[in-house]
Amino acid sequence: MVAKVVERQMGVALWRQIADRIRLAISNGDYDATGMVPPETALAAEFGVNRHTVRSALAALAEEGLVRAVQGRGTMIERKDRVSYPISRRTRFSQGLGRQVREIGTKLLGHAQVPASGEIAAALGVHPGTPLIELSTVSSGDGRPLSTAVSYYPAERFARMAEEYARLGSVTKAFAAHGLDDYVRVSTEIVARHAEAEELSLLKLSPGAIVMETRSVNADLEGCPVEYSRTRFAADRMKLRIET
Amino acid sequence: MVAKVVERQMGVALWRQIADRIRLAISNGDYDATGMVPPETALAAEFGVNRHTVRSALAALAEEGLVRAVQGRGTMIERKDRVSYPISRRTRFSQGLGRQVREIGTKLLGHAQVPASGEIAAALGVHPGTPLIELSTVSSGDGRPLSTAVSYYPAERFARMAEEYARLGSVTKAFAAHGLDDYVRVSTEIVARHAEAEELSLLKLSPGAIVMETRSVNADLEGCPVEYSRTRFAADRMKLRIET
DNA sequence: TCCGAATGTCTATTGATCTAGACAACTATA
DNA sequence: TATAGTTGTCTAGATCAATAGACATTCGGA
Repeated sequence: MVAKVVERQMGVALWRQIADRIRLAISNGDYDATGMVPPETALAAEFGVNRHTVRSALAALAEEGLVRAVQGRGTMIERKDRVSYPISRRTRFSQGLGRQVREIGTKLLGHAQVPASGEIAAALGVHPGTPLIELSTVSSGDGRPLSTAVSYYPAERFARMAEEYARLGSVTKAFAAHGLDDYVRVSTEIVARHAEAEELSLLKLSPGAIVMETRSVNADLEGCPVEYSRTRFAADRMKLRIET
Repeated sequence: MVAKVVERQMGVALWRQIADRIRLAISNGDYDATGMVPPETALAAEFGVNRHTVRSALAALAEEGLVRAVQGRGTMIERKDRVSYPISRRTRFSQGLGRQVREIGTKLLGHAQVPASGEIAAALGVHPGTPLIELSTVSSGDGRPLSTAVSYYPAERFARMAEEYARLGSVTKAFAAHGLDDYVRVSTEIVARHAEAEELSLLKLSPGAIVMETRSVNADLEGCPVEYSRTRFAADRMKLRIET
């Protein structure tokens, strides 16, 4: 491999430059295959510096809590920088994550037909008791769980929602399969709290972890609500960006 | 003055941090009153470092060509970083410069009523010979000339253009005074060349300096052209940013 | 012409950064 | 249990960064 460029005598210490580069590589998911940073000797060769210089960089990252070195095994990635999730009028899960993750995984945990409860009925503009399709999903980026959601769709209009979502792996595509080509985000509310037991399990979090919960309504272009979602994001892996 | 914060032992040399701070201060126009950087001893006290450390920072800035030190006199500012001028469908001179300069100055050099020449007539969609108001202006940021323009407006529709511009100091406001509340940029062409004698004088440039010349057409919301402008920007003080 | 103010240059010292090498300690695997 | 691979620790030296002080040089104005 060609040695990567690091500036010398420019007033920025080599270990600082290398730490920044490794942090970026972790954030990019370059090391996701193993979940570990390459060995110190490999990094030293890659950057064209002494192994001790790489060790200074890794020590800085360990201080940040980003990696943890284990003697004899290697240096493991403890956490990646938060993935930014944009929320705008045209919020789309897959598109929003874009280049931040290489691979987006969606998993349908289960589905059911339920009558609309008061809160959900009001949000969707239907009478309480109206039949809704309920989907439970987990989404992950590069194999790491990012969010879990429970979503509701009017059963009459979107009868095959569960099957289409399971087949296509995307709400946008499942909507399209029902003849709905476009939709917009109408409202989003955000709260943050400690994760419950179910969320700890689904998102593979440690006890005491934080989730951000959004309750959102999407509507078709005529303004008719088509989806009510309660999404919980792993707060240590995601940040929400509101775009106005 | 309270000593400004510089980080120690964070992998970034003090002289580099101080050079960046001084560059920013120059760009902000903090030293425009004198056109000079404060004395080395003053800067050393301000940042709480040794004079030699400040000298390293100033040497880096001199290497960039941003400042020039003269023994016995002080360190003079050679140039400021370029002001970014955004060009989009809603290009507005004052708004575009925004926070980059503290004070925007506009000066009406002269005005006349002239018949439309071939090129300008075509751009404005009028017959050659149609009477136009011609305005010659110079705009400056924080007292430094940034651009000079010659603009043409249909005389029939914008009869009081010269007076309103002189009074209001803004094309947008002068349009509003004629009942035109909104307009959009239709086309922009950009060339770069050496400054002519007149431009050297107006923009206070040194012989051999470069100007960027834009020829632009603005139109009202019905698409009817309302302005043709030939603007020349001092290339060492401005950069154009095209926003699509 | 003299003097204050500013930059230019030099020496010396201290601490941070980087390199180099050697070896210990630990892990996983054959 | 070996062995390869990896991180941890130590010593030593070279270079860069920062401080400290002294003095020279140049400019502009009183």
